[in-house]
Amino acid sequence: MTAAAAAPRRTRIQQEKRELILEAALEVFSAHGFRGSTIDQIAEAAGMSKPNLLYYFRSKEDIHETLMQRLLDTWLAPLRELDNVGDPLTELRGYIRRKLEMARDYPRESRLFANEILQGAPRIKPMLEGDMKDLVDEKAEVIKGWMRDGKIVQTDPWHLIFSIWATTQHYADFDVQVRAVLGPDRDGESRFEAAAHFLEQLFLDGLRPRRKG
Amino acid sequence: MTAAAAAPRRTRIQQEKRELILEAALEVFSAHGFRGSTIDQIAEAAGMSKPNLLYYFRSKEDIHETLMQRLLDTWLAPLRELDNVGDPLTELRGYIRRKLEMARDYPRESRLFANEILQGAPRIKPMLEGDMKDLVDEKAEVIKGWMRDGKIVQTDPWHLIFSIWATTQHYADFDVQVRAVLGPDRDGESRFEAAAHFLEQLFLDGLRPRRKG
DNA sequence: CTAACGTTTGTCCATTCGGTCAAAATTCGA
DNA sequence: TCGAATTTTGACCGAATGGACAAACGTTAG
Repeated sequence: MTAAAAAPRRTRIQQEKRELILEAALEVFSAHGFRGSTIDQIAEAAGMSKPNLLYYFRSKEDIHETLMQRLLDTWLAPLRELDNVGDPLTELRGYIRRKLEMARDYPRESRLFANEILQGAPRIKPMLEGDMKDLVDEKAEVIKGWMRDGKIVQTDPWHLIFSIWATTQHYADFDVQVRAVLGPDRDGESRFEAAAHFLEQLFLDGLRPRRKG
Repeated sequence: MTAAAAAPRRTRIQQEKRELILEAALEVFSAHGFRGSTIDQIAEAAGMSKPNLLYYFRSKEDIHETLMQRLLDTWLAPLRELDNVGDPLTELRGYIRRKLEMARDYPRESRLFANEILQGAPRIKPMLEGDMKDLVDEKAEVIKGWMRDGKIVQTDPWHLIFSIWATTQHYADFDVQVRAVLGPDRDGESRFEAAAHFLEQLFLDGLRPRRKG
């Protein structure tokens, strides 16, 4: 934890209203990006007037920053759970499933994050180079251990993590495209089941047919 | 090809200036998104005044639309090349490599596209549900044929295509994050070589160690 | 040379947007 | 209950932005 300013005292109303605003802001920011969103939109989504909203947050930037700070912890949680107990392939499969569930259950968070990265991560680059890099490096070491033990194939653990991020978050970030291509038939819940099954197969065994036995 | 308005006659200068503007707009839009970009920025990047730019394009929307229309063709070109001649695994490996090369050589195009999709594809949804879906469905059939022949493993061809898109475009769209995590050491050209090698391995054989022989 | 056409620019306008402020309304502790 | 603190709002401001327009400038065919 980096040094944080002492948490200011807040009344009950302040806490509730701030939560309300952050929820509304997540909705709006994730749909239109930072520059594409207006304080008025957020205020309306939160059911209050613009000046009222600005009573709880100093600025639009302030809302976004608060949102991003909370998000990063949640976002990296599945990776934090990846550890050395249990069978490596099972661990990885579990990680993939958790990430895919996050894409399904928290698509707004995924898109908010994707938006920020796409714009060059102007507001969270330090966090990426700090906490995130440290965590990924740590987990890469765990994976390297599995490779040395012959539990999984020898390959690059960093790119492995990237590929898990990419394939799972794709279903949140590129949702419109996925829907457009799959069409209205194969929609709904089954999409994620099919994705989960496919990804498991891909990551475990790839595409080349195996010899029987 | 859907019905297009008859191409207006243009002078030599008009053609050149329009190209100049589109190049500048690609730079600006891909970095800041549509709403995040201003006509002034584009005009400056193109080395002309705002009213001058608006002499060549009716509006900001007009520039963006023109850009997107051109982009989609280029973007789907690698998939169009995927066909039934040659060994299936070689074909797929070639497709992955071509897509990765596009992410490396045309990151701005990738990000422009990602931006549009992230915002819900307000301007190109019809194209996604039309041309793009048709092409993907067609190629999915090709892949299904390979599966029937036992050339590749039985799985979902649509999700396979998604996973190729996701993993390759990730290196363009999430470039900042990739750099942040890999750090300044493993940067430069080698990053893409490592990615190519990793993806080839992943898609062909997955992570589970193979029995020898 | 000059008239017609194509190109460029300075100026201006309406709207949107982030943010301020003072006053009104409400809540809450003593 | 009453006064202080908190919350809410209407009105307003300055800057940014997309775009219009007419006048000026350049080019070229006859």
